[in-house]
Amino acid sequence: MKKQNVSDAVIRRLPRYYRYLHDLHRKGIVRISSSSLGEKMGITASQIRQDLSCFGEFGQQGYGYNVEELRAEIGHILGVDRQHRVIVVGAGNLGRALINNFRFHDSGFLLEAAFDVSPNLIGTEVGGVPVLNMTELERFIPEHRPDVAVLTVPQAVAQSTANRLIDLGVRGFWNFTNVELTSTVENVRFEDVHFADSLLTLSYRITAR
Amino acid sequence: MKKQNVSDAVIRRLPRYYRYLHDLHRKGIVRISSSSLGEKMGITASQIRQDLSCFGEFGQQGYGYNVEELRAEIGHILGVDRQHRVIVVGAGNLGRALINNFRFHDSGFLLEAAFDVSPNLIGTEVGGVPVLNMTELERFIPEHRPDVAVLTVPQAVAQSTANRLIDLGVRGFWNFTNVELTSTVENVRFEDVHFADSLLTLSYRITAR
DNA sequence: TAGATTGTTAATCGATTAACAATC
DNA sequence: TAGATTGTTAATCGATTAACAATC
Repeated sequence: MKKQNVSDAVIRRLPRYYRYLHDLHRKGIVRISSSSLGEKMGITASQIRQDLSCFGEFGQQGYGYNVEELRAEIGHILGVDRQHRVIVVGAGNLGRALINNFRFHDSGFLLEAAFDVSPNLIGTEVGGVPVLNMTELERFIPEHRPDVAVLTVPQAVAQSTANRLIDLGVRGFWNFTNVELTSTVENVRFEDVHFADSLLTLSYRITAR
Repeated sequence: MKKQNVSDAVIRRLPRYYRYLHDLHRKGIVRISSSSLGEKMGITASQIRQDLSCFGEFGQQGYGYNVEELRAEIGHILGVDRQHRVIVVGAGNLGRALINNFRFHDSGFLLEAAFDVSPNLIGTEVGGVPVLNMTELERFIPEHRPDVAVLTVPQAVAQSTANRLIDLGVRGFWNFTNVELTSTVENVRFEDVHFADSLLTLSYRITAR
């Protein structure tokens, strides 16, 4: 690790590098140069080398990069080898769809439990994950110390639920509520998935003018 | 409409402006200045004025902006008043979760039908939307001319399904497959929702180093 | 060794912020 | 009218691209 302040633009490109390197590795490709990777990804070789230089020196002059080695390095930078623990808070349609479909493990996350208020759901299992009563949060979190909460609760309780989780020690939020959350507590991180914003940018681009 | 080339950075901020103005309007606020809006949103007044100037002149010196008027203008720029038609292709967990939870109407979209290959799903309704056989696409699309397809099919058939829809005339794709789609056909637009990329950026930011 | 390709420094480009005349 | 705030031009900042010495 080299740089202190890596820009958000660089960070947001890392997962894409990780994905491409993963695919190349699966295809059995052993080495790649920044120029051929750039061609595949539709970006410049300069950008790739500049981005990587934020974190260290991973290549070799005259050779390029070892695909599996670079994939592992970027995975390490992203923290996929940390076995972060995650819980799903709100086991409605969206929460259950994520549990059933999203491969948390592939991103290095260990999904430990889901929480809901609905008596119909409490006590059941979704995709092998137990759904617990929301009232259990106060017991569960100090015991299991999850790193991230997937927030899939109704908008009306989004901020109050986040506050409750922050008080209990959760610092990472994967926020699907479409509410912009805030906190004054240090080191709390919100990653928002704003479906509506995403669809509206598509709407803009297909709108004839 | 003024500018030809509005940068992606500006376009991606528009939905957020739209959201904030919507909230202000709901709260009964009639006028707002760029500086007080900027303060609320955590951005500079300059940026707001610069962004808006890409599309026209919506304010008044000494007064600021009429909230409802500006909201409507940005809505128009984004195309929410176009009643774009949308179909969901792939009615698995994620497709059904979107149909049940996502307010397509609030973004100006009219959800017309869902499609799947599963006999268990074909013929049923999800959230008031009929689930049709994928084989019906060839009949349905020329007839209803949907503007956007929500792509929630398995990764293995993502590109081939996209190609099929493009051949039938679909030009907008809200892509949840985590596969990067391509097309040589003009005016085809892909808006990717990369869950894994999003979670990995969160992983990066909570990883102690 | 010769060719290829890195990591890094310098140049360019674009986006954000500041300043201010115009004017409601 | 005086104060406030716009739209726009200029200045600054940061990110991307180009160039190249170092070296495998």
